[in-house]
Amino acid sequence: MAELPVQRIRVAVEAPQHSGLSGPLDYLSERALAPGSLVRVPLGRRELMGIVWPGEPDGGAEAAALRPILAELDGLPPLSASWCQLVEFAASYYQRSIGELALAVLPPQLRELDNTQLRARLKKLGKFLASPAEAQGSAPEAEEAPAGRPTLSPAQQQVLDELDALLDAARNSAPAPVLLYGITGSGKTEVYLRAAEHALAQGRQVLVLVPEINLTPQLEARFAERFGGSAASGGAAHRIVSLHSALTPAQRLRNWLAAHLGEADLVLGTRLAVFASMPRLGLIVVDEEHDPSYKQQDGARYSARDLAIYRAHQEKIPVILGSATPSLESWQRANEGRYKRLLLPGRIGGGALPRVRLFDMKRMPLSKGVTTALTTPLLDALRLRLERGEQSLIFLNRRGYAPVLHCAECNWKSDCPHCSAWRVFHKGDRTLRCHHCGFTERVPSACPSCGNQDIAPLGRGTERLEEQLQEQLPGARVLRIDADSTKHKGELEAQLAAVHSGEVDILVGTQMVTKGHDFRRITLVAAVNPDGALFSSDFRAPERLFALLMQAGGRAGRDAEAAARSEMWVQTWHPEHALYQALKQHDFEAFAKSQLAERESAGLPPFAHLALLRAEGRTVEAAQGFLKAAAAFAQAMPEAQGCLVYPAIPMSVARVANVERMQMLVEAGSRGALQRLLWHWMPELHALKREHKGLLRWALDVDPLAI
DNA sequence: AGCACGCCGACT
DNA sequence: GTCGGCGTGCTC
Repeated sequence: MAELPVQRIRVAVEAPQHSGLSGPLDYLSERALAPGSLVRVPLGRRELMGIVWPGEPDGGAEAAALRPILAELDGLPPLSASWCQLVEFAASYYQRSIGELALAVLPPQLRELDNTQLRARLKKLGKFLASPAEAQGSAPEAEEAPAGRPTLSPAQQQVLDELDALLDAARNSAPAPVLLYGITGSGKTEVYLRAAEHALAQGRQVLVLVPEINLTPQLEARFAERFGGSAASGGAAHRIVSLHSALTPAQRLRNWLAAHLGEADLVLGTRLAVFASMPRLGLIVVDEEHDPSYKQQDGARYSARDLAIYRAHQEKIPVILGSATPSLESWQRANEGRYKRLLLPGRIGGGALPRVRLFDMKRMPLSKGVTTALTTPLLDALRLRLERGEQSLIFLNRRGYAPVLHCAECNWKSDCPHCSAWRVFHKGDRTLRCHHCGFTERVPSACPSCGNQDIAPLGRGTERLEEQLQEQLPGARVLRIDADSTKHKGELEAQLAAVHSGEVDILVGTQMVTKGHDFRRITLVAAVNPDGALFSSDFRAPERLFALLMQAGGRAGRDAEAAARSEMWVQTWHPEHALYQALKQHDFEAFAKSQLAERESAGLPPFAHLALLRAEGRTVEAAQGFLKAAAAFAQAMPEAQGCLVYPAIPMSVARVANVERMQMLVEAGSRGALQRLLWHWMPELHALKREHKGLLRWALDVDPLAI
């Protein structure tokens, strides 16, 4: 037998960008290995999982220095070339190493397996797949009996026809991304379902992305009901799996394997699912595409929505972005004709949107002893709902009892010793809690500074609002839902069930309650203090506020019969503000137009492209010194032509857990210009870190959401 | 990132 | 005497 030459194999291993091992590494193997295969390789004294990466070995290292591949995980089909391409694109776009990103988006448990363990998992998966779909718990049971396929509204039919036409026209090229624009209750989900049916009927897999899985149980239930194998689905049962971080490691691996092996037809998941390996992928749906949680906020800061668009383009498959309040990025691309905008006007069943009423706080009589949040007209409106047996939702985006405790005598305030932020007063457990670093103390009975007994809460959070409602409306059943009331497993579900079953008259909550849930009996939604976002230094704050208020308003009047008398109240000191005026008319388009005009004249996204360099140091000087050196270097780079580096500024909460945080914005006219700058800048940033001793860490955020 | 090596301060 | 602090350097 002829001796086979030992060959170089390119392997992506989990080594971060700044380790000097930026690209895939070369190893030796006696046999050829298919790109996308999982292998175990030595790295230093460690032994890691790696992925045989497509492309030529770079030959950078001396052949004599190469080490052999230890083992191949041979029970799995290799990851596809297009999966590798997606990862490679994401790594380069968000400035991370290929291996770091590739391994980070695989199920954590897969990294630990050897061939024996893998075979055991696959065997278990086989059993799981053989069991009836209903018993798998991969999706919640539908609440109502399966209703089969509802008749499409003319608008839905038209949207689907246009979708068909789009796919026909695309043929061998990538169809344009579809922006499905329709208000809450307009029937977007049914469009997703029909599009999914279409793809499944052609033997393809479907990927559905949702912002947060526990906030969208209804969407999950709709898919499970339609495709989960019940008689009503009318055809072959399809396998649905979910992928999100709340799964146990074993479930996550199992579901990932089911997708990778092509056994799962539908994958429903959060942003991490955009990297699911799906060999037969035929459709991607991104629900609530504007939602900020599609942007990963640490590690590789990728946007799952943007990557979904890339992936669909690369695989030449349709992608549907759905929203009642699209991101201005997507809206602008639709304006430019790069996305196909499809509209679902009105609500299914002709239900009206709640009437929006703006209450000018400047004209409100201030009644003694009652804080201004619960105005007399609002209390009257709540009483009216109580009499009618209807529910109300009060939205206040601030948890806790009061954002700060204050001593009238010496002006002491409940600041956090470790952060530049106030500690929030939580009355329920009598604590002062820092929402940034978690530092918690029992609330003092007297002022810690001067001993004065008379320390008072300033401002209000959901806890206080709940208490005041109970005082003002004795007998009303008030329930608060926020991160504090739902921190234990199952509490959110239990509280939502209480609302659905009518055990609650008034629901108080943070933005948590504005997402996803259909509350059939709510006829009044009130935002008591939303003005903060109007004057935020973050240019995206108005966009988020508008989406939040539209979404909150959408909670009311889902029941057509109640819709006519449903109202959304906004208590504001600025009723004349364009945002509220647009909200009053339910006019997203007018809002988007005015915002886009502002963005264009200010040179902000989507008309410019941003990256944010953040630095954390023991001292302000350390963080600032690093950013200043980085800026000086960038300004001298020829590749920075046409890019603007802004001065470093402290982050809005400048100090967290005794770490000083600064940030610096980089603006470019095009993606290409920004990428060029970043590619030449990054190596220097790694080098600079060594020179700035007090610098703890730095991070680059490409296309940052919040600035 | 891990994980070594390496060179200085307070403990059984 | 050594245990351990984290600075510096390396990994195909």
